[in-house]
Amino acid sequence: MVRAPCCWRKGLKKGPWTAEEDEILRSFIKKHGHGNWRALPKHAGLLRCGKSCRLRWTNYLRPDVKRGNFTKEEEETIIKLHASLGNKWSLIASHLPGRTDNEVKNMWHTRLKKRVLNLKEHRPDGSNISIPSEEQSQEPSNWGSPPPPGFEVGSTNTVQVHDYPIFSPQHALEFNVESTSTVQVPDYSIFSPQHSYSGISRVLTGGANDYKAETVGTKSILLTHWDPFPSSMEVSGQIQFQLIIQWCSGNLLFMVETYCNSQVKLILSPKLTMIKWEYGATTTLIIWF
DNA sequence: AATAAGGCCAACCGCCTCACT
DNA sequence: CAGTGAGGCGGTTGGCCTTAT
Repeated sequence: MVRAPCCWRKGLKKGPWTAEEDEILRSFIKKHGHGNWRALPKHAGLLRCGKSCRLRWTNYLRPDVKRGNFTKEEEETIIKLHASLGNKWSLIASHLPGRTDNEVKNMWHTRLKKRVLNLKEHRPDGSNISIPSEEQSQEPSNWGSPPPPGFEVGSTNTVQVHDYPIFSPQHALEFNVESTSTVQVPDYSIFSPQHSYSGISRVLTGGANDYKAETVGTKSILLTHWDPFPSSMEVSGQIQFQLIIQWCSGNLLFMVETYCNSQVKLILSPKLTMIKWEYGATTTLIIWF
């Protein structure tokens, strides 16, 4: 049986809200809160369904809703999170204070999706990244060169590399690191450096709830800790890492999702020809780009 | 100046999840 | 355990606005 729409009652209004309705809803919630959305319009004297009231409140009237244009940082956050999470708009919005899932969704569909697709068109095979001229002069000449068929692997490990179709331009690799040791994995995290790479090698160190960025050069890099996942799991024999490197607006962004303990390191070489993973004292992977 | 096309965004719709009975 | 309802989520729509022709 199909459930009747929430606005089935005759006489309920639909469509754009008037300033008067906004004021009624705002003042009612300010006074009484919104315990029961379905009952709210009746008590507030609004000819709307509860769902419409809730939407209007959460997307527009809530005092903490941020209006106005998205900042570049917000846009890049959406792109990064969408690459990682997909269409989880409410989850993405939860990383952007004051932004609603509806806003984020609209932003993606009207602007960001096109931007990402344009980037993808400029580099369909992963071999021709378009770099703004300002950055081009700073960066090494081998930016974006495709990964060669082979790569070096630590002596006791095997690695699988394959495409990860989130969006291009990017290199995305998945590592399956076979290890004979048992590893405690107290945390699941996403690391996201917020600054563009500028040709200086950096060492990023991540650990459970304790992340820091180290600099091997002259510029610092900000490392943020997003989604702590406070579960504990034990992995024996196989550890899976996922590394996503992508271009966005001329900046190199990268996102590392990893089941890790405090010994994971990601090292970018000065020329970005090498990415070296170290896991504990035993595992070393070297990937050439 | 008129019209068409496209962009943008608020709002709606239908489905899903979860709490409650 | 099944049924029900409320809230939440993601997809879609419709109308206004801007830009192009």
